[in-house]
Amino acid sequence: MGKNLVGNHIRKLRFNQDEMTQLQLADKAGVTRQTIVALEKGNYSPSLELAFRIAHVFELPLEEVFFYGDNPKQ
Amino acid sequence: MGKNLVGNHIRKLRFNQDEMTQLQLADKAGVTRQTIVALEKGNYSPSLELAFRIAHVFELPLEEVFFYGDNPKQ
DNA sequence: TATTAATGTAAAGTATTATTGACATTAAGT
DNA sequence: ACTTAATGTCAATAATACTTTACATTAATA
Repeated sequence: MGKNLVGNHIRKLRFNQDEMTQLQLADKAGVTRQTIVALEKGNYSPSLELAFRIAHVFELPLEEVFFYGDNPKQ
Repeated sequence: MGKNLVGNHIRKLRFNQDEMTQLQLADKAGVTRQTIVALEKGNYSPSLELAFRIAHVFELPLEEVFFYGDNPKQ
């Protein structure tokens, strides 16, 4: 569906929260490290299901991890 | 990624809010009617991007339209 | 009863997301 | 210098989301 309009704070959260590595996050979210890399780079937006799982790893509401457009919640 | 673990309140919201038809919602969200049908039926979960767009049509936070697992927010 | 709008269903094709495997780079520690 | 952990990247494939087209059913209304 065209270019990616969804942004995220994954990288920031990995460091802020727990010093979690890409691999640790990938494991907890049930995906491969490559998927985390691609998401951090903004290559594409995840499925809704994966977005929920990642938000759950960070124990945050989905919309504090992912945002639509170029207006992160803050 | 296996079976669909994401649920939604799309059908309910279409009626509660505006008596919006599947086609109207589809147009506003920028997808085809078949996509709305499939989502209402729970055939699959949308991309995160589409989830944001649908939530935006209803003027609701994403997590009031979509939920993970079988625990809708209420 | 003919028409129209809304909905359901199905199959084939395209686009996007995610995996797998492999190799390169950087920084830290021994 | 060597090793190891973390990250970046690339290409091929698999899996899933979405489109397109087409036809069926139901309910409302002229």
